[in-house]
Amino acid sequence: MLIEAEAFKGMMQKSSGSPIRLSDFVPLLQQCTRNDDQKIYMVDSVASSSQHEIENHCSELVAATDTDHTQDNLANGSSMTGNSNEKMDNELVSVTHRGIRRRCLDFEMASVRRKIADDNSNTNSSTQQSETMNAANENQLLPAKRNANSQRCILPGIGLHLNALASVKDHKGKEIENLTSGRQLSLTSSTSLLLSACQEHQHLSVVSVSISSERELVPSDNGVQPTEDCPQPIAYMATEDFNQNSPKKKRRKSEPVGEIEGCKRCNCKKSKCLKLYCECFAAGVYCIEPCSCQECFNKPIHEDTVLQTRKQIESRNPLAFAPKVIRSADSVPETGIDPNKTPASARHKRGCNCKKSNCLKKYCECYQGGVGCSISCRCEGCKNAFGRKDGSASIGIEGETEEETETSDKGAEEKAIQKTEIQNIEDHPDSAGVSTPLRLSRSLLPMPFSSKGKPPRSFVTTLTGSGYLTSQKLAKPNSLWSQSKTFQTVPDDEMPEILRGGDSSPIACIKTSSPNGKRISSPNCEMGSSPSRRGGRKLILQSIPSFPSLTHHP
DNA sequence: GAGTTTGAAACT
DNA sequence: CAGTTTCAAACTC
Repeated sequence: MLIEAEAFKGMMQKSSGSPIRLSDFVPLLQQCTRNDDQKIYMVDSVASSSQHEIENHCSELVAATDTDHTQDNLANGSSMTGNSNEKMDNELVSVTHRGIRRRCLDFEMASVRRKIADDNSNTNSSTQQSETMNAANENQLLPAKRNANSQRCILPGIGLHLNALASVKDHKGKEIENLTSGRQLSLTSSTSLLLSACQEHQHLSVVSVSISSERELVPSDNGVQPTEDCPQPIAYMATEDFNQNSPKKKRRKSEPVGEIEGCKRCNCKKSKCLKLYCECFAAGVYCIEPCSCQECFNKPIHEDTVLQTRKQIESRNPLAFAPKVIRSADSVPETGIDPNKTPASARHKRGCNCKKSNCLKKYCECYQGGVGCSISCRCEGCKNAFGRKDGSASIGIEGETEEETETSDKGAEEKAIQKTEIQNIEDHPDSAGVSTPLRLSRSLLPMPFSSKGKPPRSFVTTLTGSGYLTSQKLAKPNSLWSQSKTFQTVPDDEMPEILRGGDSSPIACIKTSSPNGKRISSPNCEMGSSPSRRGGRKLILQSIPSFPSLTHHP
C-alpha cells in the first residue's frame, strides 16, 4: 500500500499539534485502495468504525510517534531536544511503543546492516534513519540492553512507520524533501497499526498485519480502552520500561504470559532460543531482558547464528515462520458488525493435533489463536469454542467426518466450554456478560482467552508473514526486503504466484507438506476470493518479515 | 513457585 | 512416515 508522500506530508503538517483525525486518513486510505498494484489492499471500512475510537487511536499514534522520534534522536546522540511537555503527555504511550517495538525490528536492522554497508548510495531518509539507528544499535545492543530495548525505536523495515511520520513532521524542511522526492511512502506498518487497531476495536477483523504491526496494535488499542481484554497494558508496559529489572514472572502475573501482543518472552532452557519451541524465535524477534531464557542465542550478537538457524528451519518447513493463524477476509460483511465474524473466520495454517485438551485450552494452537478448528486439524474430540473441526462454527468445512465425541458427550462438551468461558469472564470482569465465543468475538474482547486476558499471539496475523516473505523459495532474494527498506514495492512479476492473487483470480491455495506430514496451507487460501478487497472495507496489509531475508547475505 | 500436563517441534 | 523424544508453554495445586 502506498500513500503518496505529499498526502501524508500534508496530513502530518495538518496534524501538527493536533491529533490526526480519521477524516484525515480516509482520503489516504481510499488512495491506498487504488494502489492495488502493491499487493497491499486496503478497504475503506474504517469509515464505518467508530470514528471516535479511531481518532483516539490516531491521537495516540501521533503522540507516540512524536515521542518516539525524540527518543530516537536521543538514542542517536542527537542534540535535538524534544518537547518535554509533549513527552510527558505521551510518556505512557511512548513507553508502550518502545517496549513493543523493541525487538521485532532488530532482525531487520541486523540484516539490513550489510545491505546498507553495501549500498551507501541510498541516501533517502529512511535509509539514513536506519543507518543511524543501526549505529545506535551497534552501540547499544548488548552492553546496554536496556537502552537497546527501550530506546531503539527503529522503523520497521518496510513502509514508513508513524515514527517516521513524526520525524517528517518534525523535520519538515529536511526530511519531507526526501520523502517527496518522487518516492512513495509505504505505510504498511504504521498504517496497519492504526487501522488494525481501529478494526480490531470495531471487529472488522479482516486486518492482516505483520508481526511487528501486531505488536504495535495493542498499546494504542489498550490505550484507548484500558478496561478491555488487556487490563492496564500501558501501565504494564510503562512499568516494564521504567522498571526494567522487574522480574518476568511478576510481569507474567500482571500481564498474561507477559505478552502484550507481541511482547514475547520465553523461558527456554535448552533450546537456546533457536528452535521453534522458543516463542521469541518463532515469532521472529530477539529475546530481550524480560525473557528468562538460558544460554540464549536469539540475540543480535548472534545474528548469524539466528539467521542460519532460521534458514535451516525454513528449509525444513518454508512456512515455519509464517503466522500460525490465517485470518480470512471472506466472512466479514461490510456492515462492520458481523455476527459471523468469529475468530473462526480464520484458520490455523496447519491445524492442531490435540488429543486431550479438546481444543478448549491454549494448548491448542487453534484455540490459542482464537480460531476454530478446521479440516486441517487432526484433533480428537474437538470442542473448540471458536468452531469445531466438524464445522459447527462458521468454518467452511465439508465432508469432515467428526469424531465420535461430537455427538456422544455434548453435555460434557458444553460444560467444558462453559467452564472455559466462565474462566474467561472471571479473568475479564469487564467482559462479563459475554457468554459465547461468538459474542465475545463481536465484543471488544475478541475471544475468550482462556486466562489473563491475553489475546493470542497470532490473533491478528498477517497474510504475508515472515515465513512467506523471507522464504527464499517464495520471494526473490532481496527484493522485498531491500525494497521495503527503501519504501519501494514488490513488482508483480517478482511476486511469487501464491502471493499475488490478482483481483480476478483467486489466489492459489498452496498446501505444502511439512516434514512431518502436517498440512500447511497458504494463508492466501483464505483470502483468495476475497470479494471485497477494494470495496469491502477490509484491510490486508502486507507486512515485512520479522527476520530479514537471509538472501541478503552473500 | 513447584510440579504436571499438553501438544508442537524435533528427532529417529 | 510413523513413532518417540524433547521442549516449553499452559495449566494445576
